[in-house]
Amino acid sequence: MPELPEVETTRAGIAPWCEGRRVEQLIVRESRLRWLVPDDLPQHVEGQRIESVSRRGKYLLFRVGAGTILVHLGMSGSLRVVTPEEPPSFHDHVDLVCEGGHVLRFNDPRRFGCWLWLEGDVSKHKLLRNMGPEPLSDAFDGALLFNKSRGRRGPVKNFIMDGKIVVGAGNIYANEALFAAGIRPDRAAGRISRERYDRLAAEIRAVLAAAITQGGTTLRDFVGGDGKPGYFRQELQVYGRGGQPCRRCKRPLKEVRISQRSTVFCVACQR
DNA sequence: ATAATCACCTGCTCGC
DNA sequence: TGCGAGCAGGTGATTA
Repeated sequence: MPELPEVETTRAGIAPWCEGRRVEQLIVRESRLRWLVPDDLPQHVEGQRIESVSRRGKYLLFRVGAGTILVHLGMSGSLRVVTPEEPPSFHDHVDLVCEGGHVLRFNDPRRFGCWLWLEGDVSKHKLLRNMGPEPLSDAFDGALLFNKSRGRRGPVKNFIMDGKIVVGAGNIYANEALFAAGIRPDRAAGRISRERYDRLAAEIRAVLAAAITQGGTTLRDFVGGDGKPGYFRQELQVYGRGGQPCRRCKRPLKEVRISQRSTVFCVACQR
């Protein structure tokens, strides 16, 4: 479900309710997520203060006690703030009960998300150490995309969705950024010019930033930390619009499948 | 090293 | 109305 803008929306929505507070209790109702929630997670965090809530790519990091809780929302996860009186419902797998009367509640029907306990240098952890730069940081630009793409023959869409190259662009925003940059998603990554990569990097940055401003994209069930949906859906130019007229040239958008992922583009506007 | 596919899981929509 | 097929916002592991 969530790409970078949805995770960032979640982070911003929950941080004011838990940063600086103590963890009263960690309740795990279903530990069978993508990886088993470690049995000792509650004992590591209960009674400890949440120092910060940050994000790396699509991972959320809760600095607490002697380590870090690493949370991923997977495809269908959401994390929101509820009151302790609100009874848990179906697929509410984890509660992080904070002092002060608020609960972070993790819901994830498909259970592709995770809750892991990390100690030591988080950036050296297996899941984080090979990640590319944050798309909204100075480390990300057209030069990086150009340099890393030389010799690559796979589609540029896969290339920009590869977290080792740059984090945060999932299927929705990869489609959108390629449309904005006027680049066909099936073009070989290694055969795109430096100038076009400058444009693409700028468009990836712009579409993610705009989506964050709108609170993310809600397709069916995404809600931010405040339980509200995102409003970027109405801004989508191509994703989910196969067969419908291109908003720029009015020709019908083409929908194809690249590496099993739905891919929508305009054959006239994207080359 | 790169590229494609598989796997994990539930829920929803579609066509018959 | 029921049922199987296919698809969904991610990504690590496996296979060529």
